[in-house]
Amino acid sequence: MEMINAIEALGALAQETRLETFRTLVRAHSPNAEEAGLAAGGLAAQLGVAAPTLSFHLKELTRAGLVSARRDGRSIIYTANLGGMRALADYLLEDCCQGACAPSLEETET
Amino acid sequence: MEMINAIEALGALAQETRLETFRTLVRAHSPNAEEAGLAAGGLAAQLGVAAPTLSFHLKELTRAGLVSARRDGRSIIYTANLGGMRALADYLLEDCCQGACAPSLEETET
DNA sequence: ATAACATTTCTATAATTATCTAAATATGGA
DNA sequence: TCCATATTTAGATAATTATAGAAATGTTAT
Repeated sequence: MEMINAIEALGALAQETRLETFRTLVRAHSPNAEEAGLAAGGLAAQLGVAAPTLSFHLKELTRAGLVSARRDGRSIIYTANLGGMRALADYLLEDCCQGACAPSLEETET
Repeated sequence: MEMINAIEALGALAQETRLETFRTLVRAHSPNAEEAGLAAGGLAAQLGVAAPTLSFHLKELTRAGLVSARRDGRSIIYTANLGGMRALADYLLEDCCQGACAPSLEETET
């Protein structure tokens, strides 16, 4: 991952509505792609934001590679892109921190 | 880590000058605290930004818990707070992704 | 005490972002 | 075809952020 992509992903997540959106989509995640994700309208209702506002944020998350969209009838279903999040975490730990970040407690307790 | 802290850290890193600042400080990191870090002036010169601009960004990074400062004579030495970065990465992987992110290739290659 | 240095705070400004209402686009069904 | 539904795009506005020059603060040496 390049720095410019990392900045886009970081910026996408650095906003309450968008971070909540991503977390909500993670909860709605499923290994089989068919049933994973949530429709834009359902998301907006669940998060309590106006449809155009959520649309703006979803575009931001999409641009950053953190969510994907597919059409299903009249709805557009958004899904969390877990690989994008993993790539960001890897960038922070490996490239940015150069592997020098001490591992978290959970990982050393075995 | 709480969501609000994660948002601050994400926002702090989602800006080119600040991300470069953090990366530069990681390179200047040392296990013994005495010799770790860089002075604000040296950083500003290295990054090619005006002193007040860097000061603004350093405050932002400090507020987010990603850098620490100590005075040494007339200089103020900034150091990367690797624990803060680790806490952010953990938040993204554990809390936000709920551990569902596939591990990166490097980690599965053993 | 004064001067030189290092950094921050103040002030102003330009640029970006988040939000809403209204209008446009796309889909599915009667 | 016409209508209702789902979502996005356009346009306007308020709020936030990044930046730099000028002034203020704190430190060291003479």
